[in-house]
Amino acid sequence: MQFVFSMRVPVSDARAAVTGRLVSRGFRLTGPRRAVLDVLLDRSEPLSVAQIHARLRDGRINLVSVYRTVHLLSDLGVVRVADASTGSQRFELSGEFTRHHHHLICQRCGRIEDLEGCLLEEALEALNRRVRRSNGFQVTDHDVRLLGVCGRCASA
Amino acid sequence: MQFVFSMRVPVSDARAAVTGRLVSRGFRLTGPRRAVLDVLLDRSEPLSVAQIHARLRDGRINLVSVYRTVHLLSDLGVVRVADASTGSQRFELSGEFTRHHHHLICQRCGRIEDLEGCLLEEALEALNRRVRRSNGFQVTDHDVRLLGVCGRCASA
DNA sequence: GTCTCTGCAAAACTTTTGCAGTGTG
DNA sequence: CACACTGCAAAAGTTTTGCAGAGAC
Repeated sequence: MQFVFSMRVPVSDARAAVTGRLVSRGFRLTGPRRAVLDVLLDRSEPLSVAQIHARLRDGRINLVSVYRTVHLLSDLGVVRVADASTGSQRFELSGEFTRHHHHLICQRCGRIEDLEGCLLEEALEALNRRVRRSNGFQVTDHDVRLLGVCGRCASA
Repeated sequence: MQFVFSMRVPVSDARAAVTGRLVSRGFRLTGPRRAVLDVLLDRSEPLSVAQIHARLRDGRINLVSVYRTVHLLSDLGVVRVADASTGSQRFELSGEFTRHHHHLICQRCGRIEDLEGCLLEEALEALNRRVRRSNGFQVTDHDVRLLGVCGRCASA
């Protein structure tokens, strides 16, 4: 495999793909895991564990279970750590399971916007080939962060 | 200003540029600040506060002072939060003060390699223009993270 | 000499671990 | 009904805050 673009899962099937991967590796599909996954599938913007927990409908789910679930999903390649400008780690679906997007991070207010679409495909593929040859590093996903000042802060 | 490439400070002058910015804004150039800056200038790879602290020659400098210094440098735009896959925030010089590079992050062992040079300049500049028009977001820096498996882990 | 900055101590917050009971497959 | 998984409690790790004394300008 050269790069993930070609094998990205259609977003509508992401839920089935994730649960399939979970089950096929011998893990169980439980209530807490389903709930955390629903939150991650709903909003693609990076969320901290506390934010995920706050969005769970079922208030009986423990924060620790959210930690355990995101780590499991991370091991399975479903989730990646996106950004931690604010002191806590933030998680989001990996490139394989979400629409392609990048992040706009405002250095003043800390807000993260998703930027849909990508003008970097060809350039990134060339870069991946180079990295593989010269560093022996096999790229499976990427994350582009554009840092700056958002419109709201610029006009304030 | 369209993008930072044109106004990047030559790496050899980075130290003078940073101290100049500090002083011109009324902050003092103290021993701990100088020491933290030296560590950040020496290695461009992202470092946690604990890692920076461990590399300080002067053992009398308190961990808290390192926290305060990286936050000050962050407010001044000298330093940015790079990655936090490992639970603690990691800091590095912002694009303005370092040689251009991206990050290779191994998802298995967590190691971060710097990748010098860039094949993405033109594509990124086009992207910045688009973001400014459509999102009102003014890009001042960027960070490209390539996630995958490093050579060492692949052969293990 | 003034006022910023530092170290120390402690609080607040985030993440990990242990264990007994619950619930999925 | 076995075994993976969860909740609760507590420990470990990271970041922030308060205050009195040290040091830059």
